[in-house]
Amino acid sequence: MIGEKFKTLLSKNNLRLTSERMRLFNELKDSPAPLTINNLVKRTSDTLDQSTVYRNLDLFEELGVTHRVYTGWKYKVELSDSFKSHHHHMLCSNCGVVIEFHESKELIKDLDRISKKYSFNISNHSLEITGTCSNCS
Amino acid sequence: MIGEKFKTLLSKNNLRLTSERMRLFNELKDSPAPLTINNLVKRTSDTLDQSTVYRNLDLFEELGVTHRVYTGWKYKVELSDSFKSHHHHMLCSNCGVVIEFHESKELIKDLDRISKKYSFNISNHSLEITGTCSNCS
DNA sequence: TAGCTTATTGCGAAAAATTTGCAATAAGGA
DNA sequence: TCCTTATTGCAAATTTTTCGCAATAAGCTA
Repeated sequence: MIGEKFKTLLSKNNLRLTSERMRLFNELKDSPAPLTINNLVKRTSDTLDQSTVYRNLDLFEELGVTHRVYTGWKYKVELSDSFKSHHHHMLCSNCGVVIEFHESKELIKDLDRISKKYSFNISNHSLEITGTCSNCS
Repeated sequence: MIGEKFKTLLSKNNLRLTSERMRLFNELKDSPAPLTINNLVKRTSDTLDQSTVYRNLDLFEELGVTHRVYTGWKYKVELSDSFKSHHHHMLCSNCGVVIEFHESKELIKDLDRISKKYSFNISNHSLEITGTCSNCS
């Protein structure tokens, strides 16, 4: 169960599992596409204060629960690889649809090559594509 | 000359070449790494008003003169491929250094494959890597 | 289960970032 | 050099994000 992992992570760090955190986590989990902070503030405004949203998003990021992706004009937040399988995005600049796709072995190899070439220890990477989807072009 | 291209682009769109725009463009051109909007506001505050910076960065983006890259916590602005050769970034999460690198043929092939698979017409892509640089690890 | 400790929340307000209206200025074509 | 109008600076409004603090509630302990 994905929620269990979240709960464990919190307690391991002496952090409390509050209904607010659960709400935010679920909001992210249930979203088919990354959300802006503003999206999250609005979606939860019935029960959560904006400061709670901000504080917890910072926390989530620190804990590695979420990461920010930059699709389009503003960055957005989504669950990170530990909670959702690693993937990348294609953003249609016409209709705004976001398509997720998984990376190829070739890309992984390529990253490995780059890592060696620059003696750079890669911990994370993001690949974001923009263009027009099949419907729009 | 790279500046010429910029000038031509402006006049083609019935936009005027002002000293403020030139200043902003040069600030971007001369920077070895992408800049945050705030960086630009501060760097030019001796002669440019913040609203001028914001308005022109929007314009630059629309014209395709710049694009936003997401390295680290906030997004940054840099000249786009037409004005600076296409490249990607590695950000050291320890010391903050940004290393540029050029993409491989393999990556291009891979993008092409993805494009076909999803019938997605790719106009742009970004690959951002984080980790630790050779000095820090 | 009740009590205790303290992490977390909501609230209100402050600070920072971004946008806007408008009069004054200056780019660039005639 | 003149004229038209895009662009700027200024000041103020909005929007976004942060912060201090008292009230609340999570979760450990007895």
